[in-house]
Order: sequence, then structure tokens, then C-alpha cells
Amino acid sequence: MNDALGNWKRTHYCGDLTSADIGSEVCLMGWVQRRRDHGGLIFIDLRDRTGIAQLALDPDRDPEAHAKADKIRNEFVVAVKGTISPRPEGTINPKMKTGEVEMEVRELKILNTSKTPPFMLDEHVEVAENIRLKYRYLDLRRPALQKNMILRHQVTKTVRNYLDEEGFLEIETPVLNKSTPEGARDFLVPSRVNGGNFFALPQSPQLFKQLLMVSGYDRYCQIVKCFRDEDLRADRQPEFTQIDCEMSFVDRDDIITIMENMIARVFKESIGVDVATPMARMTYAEAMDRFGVDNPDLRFDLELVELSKIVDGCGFKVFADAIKNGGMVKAINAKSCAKFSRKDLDGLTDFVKIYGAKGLAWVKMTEDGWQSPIAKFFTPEELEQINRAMDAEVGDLLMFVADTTAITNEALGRLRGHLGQKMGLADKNDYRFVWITDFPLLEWDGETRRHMAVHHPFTAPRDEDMELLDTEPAKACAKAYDLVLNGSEIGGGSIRIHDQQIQSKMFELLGIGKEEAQEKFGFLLDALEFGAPPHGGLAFGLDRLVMILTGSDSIRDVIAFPKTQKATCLLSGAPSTVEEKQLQELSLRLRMRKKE
RNA sequence: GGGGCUGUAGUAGAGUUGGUUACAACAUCGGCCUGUCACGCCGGAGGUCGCGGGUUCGAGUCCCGUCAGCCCCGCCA
Repeated sequence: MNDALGNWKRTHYCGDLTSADIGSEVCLMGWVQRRRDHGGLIFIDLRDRTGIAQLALDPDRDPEAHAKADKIRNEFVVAVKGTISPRPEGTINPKMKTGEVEMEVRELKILNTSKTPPFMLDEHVEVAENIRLKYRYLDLRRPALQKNMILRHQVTKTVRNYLDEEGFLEIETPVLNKSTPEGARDFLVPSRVNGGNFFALPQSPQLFKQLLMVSGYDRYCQIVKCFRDEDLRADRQPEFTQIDCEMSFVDRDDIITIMENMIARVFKESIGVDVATPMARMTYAEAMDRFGVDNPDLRFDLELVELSKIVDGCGFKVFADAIKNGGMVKAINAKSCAKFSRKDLDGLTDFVKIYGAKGLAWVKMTEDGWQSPIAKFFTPEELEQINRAMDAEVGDLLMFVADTTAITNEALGRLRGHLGQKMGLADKNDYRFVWITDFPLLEWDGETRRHMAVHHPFTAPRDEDMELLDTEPAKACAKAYDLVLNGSEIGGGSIRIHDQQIQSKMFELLGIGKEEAQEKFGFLLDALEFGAPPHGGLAFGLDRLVMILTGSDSIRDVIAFPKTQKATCLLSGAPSTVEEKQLQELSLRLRMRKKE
């Protein structure tokens, strides 16, 4: 039925053919994008990962190949031999990369047939994502995803080359690990040999890369899969890839310099964009103050302005009470947005409520002053002061949130990002990097009534904050840093604790008792006693980086075989039940959760 | 655990206040066509309106439940 490949060898990729190849005898292999039958002449668009080439089959020139082409349908796999020739006058297709030439087919082999695909493998067709995921191998044939996969490869290649030149060694770390209490929920793997015991898949190779520093490898890197059993988002998959690095005998600025140069080179070599270095920096405190979030999008202004001092004790109870209760009042000025409708404003109010704000106060700046439901609560002096603080002009829209510090910042910060998108202030081709530094070391968790590590438990406090650990640990800052690009955190890291006593103190602050620390992290504590060098590092989220480089809205568009939001694979059907025998071997019995 | 959006031929959509046989496009199948390139022309086939229940003389349309995909909160660096 199908023709055998035989001794045919492909000589060219479809997308590479140009007028320079005119006259060449070539052999192409690929998939049939389209067949156009003109009764006599048949055209076939042949596709491979590089592009499309037009095949011309003339019944007069080669009746045998032409007759065979009659049977060809979309997505058949064919091999052709023939001559590259210039297209006749007036039939050049300027929309195609290979549009100046075509192949005069002399011999044709049908290597495989194809069922009619469930959707057109065409850029013009939008297909529901569940269909695309079920037939992922077909979706991956489409140029959009192929472009993303190829760019992803380009990025990892550049990263490896750069890190190699900088003296990093790529060393693999275990996938089967010990479960540790901190951080995300672990994926667990039952041990058959040690019934009742479980491995955990790595959330990151954190501890192992620190051990490699103790072992003297000095500069380590790895492009590595990590696993976190948490719910998915547009930019989060349960398994994802990190560019993981660790260095010895360095401080924060050494790491930042090496890493930002790597990112700059990635941008240059993958999408041809020049990134200025050194990149901008901002402390966590400044980011929260000006933008309300620790991952600010610096492509637009819309900065948050704190008005607490001005409205303290004012006649508007909502504002006055928020401050009296230890919270704050902040506002943003959406320039020229006074034209927003009541419906728009209701929508924005609903938006901030998602983040816990009780409401959104607004003011439209008109020729006659404030047009606002809350105008009546303020004295002329207060109005004047607010206008000045907000730099308010006729046509502007001011929006206020009054709440706890955390809620005010998050609600307004997210509103800022939302408006930036909605008003088209965020240019996809503009890349604004910023390092966020001096994160708090600890964060009080009201639920468990204990401190949690903001970054992770191995992050070093700033030298000048060491004493605070004993007095006011919540005020201590960490030697931690995140790289933020266009409002997305693409990487983060820290200088680690290399002193066993400080590490023990950290566990203490985190409410991890001596015994538990020894039980869970004893191997690290032990290692720190055998000459651990000062060290630190960071990890980039490869998927998020490639998302931005490709302009993708979903992380699924940069992963070959992604999971759905319910963490299933529509292609393979994973996860699935297993045989009772398999459970027995693992000393497991199922106890299903009751469905409510 | 919670909030929201979507679900109609293979695909992506239209379908009026509930009313006869559920539409046209692309794909597909058959025929015609020697310069097309998202080819064109003629003809055909293709449907449990996601699934289940309810209201009604009558449900694609209204109500309840459920499933799936997506976005978000919680969760997660």
C-alpha cells in the first residue's frame, strides 16, 4: 500500500528553498498541507518544520507521479524527487518564503496515508483547546507551536553555552527525593522496596545544589524539571522547568551581574532584542509602596499614591476608619479615564473585591471639580491636597482603596496591572526588567500562628539585620532577589545560609523544632559543619521566560505536552487508576475521599 | 474548597418573546477544471443542540443538577 522509503535521502528542508536552488535536483519529505487539483496540473503544498514548498505535478511531464498525486490527501506523508524551477511569470507568491520557486516533481512516494485530521492544520483556524490537547501531536505540527518549541530550544542552547563559558558545570540531581515540610505540596512516589515510605519529586533541586557547593563544584547549573502539586493557572503547570544555578564565594551583586548578562544574551540570540545592562533595581519596600506588588510591570506609570496623611481624620468614615485601624488609603490616577461609564466602574469595583477590598471609591475630574459619590465628605482643603498629591487634571479618573495595608496594596496594585492591560499601556514588544531586592525574611502566618520563610528557609538574612532575629525577626530583610519582567516574576534566588548555627536559628524562628529539623534537614545541617563555602544562586522559570519571548498568553503554548487545569493529560489520559497488584506491591490500599 | 465564562454537524459559528423539517461557512465525499497558492464551479453526505432531570401541549432556547475546557480567588515563588 504505502511506498517504502528505500534508499531515498532527503537533500533539503521545504522552507529553505530559494531561487539559489533553481536547477538543483532535490529530494523533499514532509506532510501534505494542501492539494490543489486543476484537472490537469496538480499543486501540493509540502510542509516540514521549516516551512512550505510548492510541488507542481504535470501530467504531460510525468504521468506516473501525477496519477499517484490524485490519491493524496491532507497530512499524507510523501517523499518527492525533482528539479527546483522558477515559477512562471506572474505566478510568484510574495506571501511565501519559498514563493519564487517550485519543484517540478519527477518521482513521488506516498510514505504514509492519514485520516482526515479532526481540525485543519492551518494558522487561520482557531480550535477549542480540549480538541487541540487531545490531538496534541497534530497541534504541534502547526507553525505557531513549532515556532515556540524551536525558540525554547534556542533559549536553552544559549543558556547552556553561556553558563559553560562562565565556568558552570551542569550536574544532575535526584528526581526521587525526601519529602520536606516547607513550600509547596509534594508529589509523592511510593517506595516498593521500602513499603510505607515515599519519595517526593523535587519542588526544586535547592538542597542538592547547596550540597554541591559544599562539595566544591563552585559553579553549578541545571535545566531541570520541578514538580509542585498545587492548582494550575495560565502561567503555572504542576511540572515545569527551571534554569537552576548556584555559585560559591560570591555576593548578591556577583550573581545578579552574571545572570542579567545571561538573560540579555538569551534575548539577543532568541528574538534579536538588545537588553540594556545593568538592569534596574528596586527594593521590595519601594515596589510595594509605588506599585502595591512585588512584581511591578514597569511598562506604564499609574503609580499608587498614599493619601493616609491627608485623609487621616477626614469626614469620610471609610477612609478615616481604615487609618484608625492601622490600615491605609491609596489611590491611582487613570489619566483621561473620566469617560469611563458607570458599568466600567462597577466592573473595576468587582475586580478589586476579588482581592478583599470592600469597595472602590472613584472621582471623575470635571471642569466643575469632583464628580464623585464621596465628594461631599471632604473639605475644600482636603480636595485640594488630594488633587495635588494625585496630580489630578480635568478628564482624569481617581480610584481609591482604603483597607489594611496588605489588601490596599494588593487590590490597587492588581487594579493597576488590569488597567494597564485594558488601556493598552503594556506594549508586548517592550521589555522592562527590574531586580526586586531586600525582601522580608519572614512573614507571620495567622493561621498556623508562626513565621514562614518568604523565600525559603535557607535564605540568609542581611548582615545588618542579624541582630533583629533575636528582637524583631519580622523586620529582618533577606539577601533575596527576584528578576521581574513586564509584571511577571521570571526568576528568583538568594544568598544562602552557610553557617550551621544561623541555619539552626532560622529553623527555630520558623517553629521547626530541633528534632524535626534534624529529622527533615539533618543532612544539610551536617553538611554545613564540614566547610560549607559562602554561596548563593537563583533559578529562572524557563516556561515563563519563553512565554514572554514568544508572546504567549498561556504556559501550555510553550510546553510540548501540557496538562489541563485539572492536571490531567487529555492526550494520554493520565492520571489513571492502576491494577490492584501494583498497589499490593507498593503496600498501598486506596481510601477514597467521600464526594460531598 | 469557592467565583466566573464557554459547550449547537469533523471544525469554528448563527439560531428572535419557547412554536413545524436546526441554518449558511470551512473541512469531508463525488463530478468538472493545466498556474493555483486559505484555488474555483456543480452536487451529496454529515446533528442524541455536552450529559441527566424538571417546567410546558411543545425546550437548542426557561429552571435545577452534572461533566468537560478555560480564566480567577484560595493554594503556589
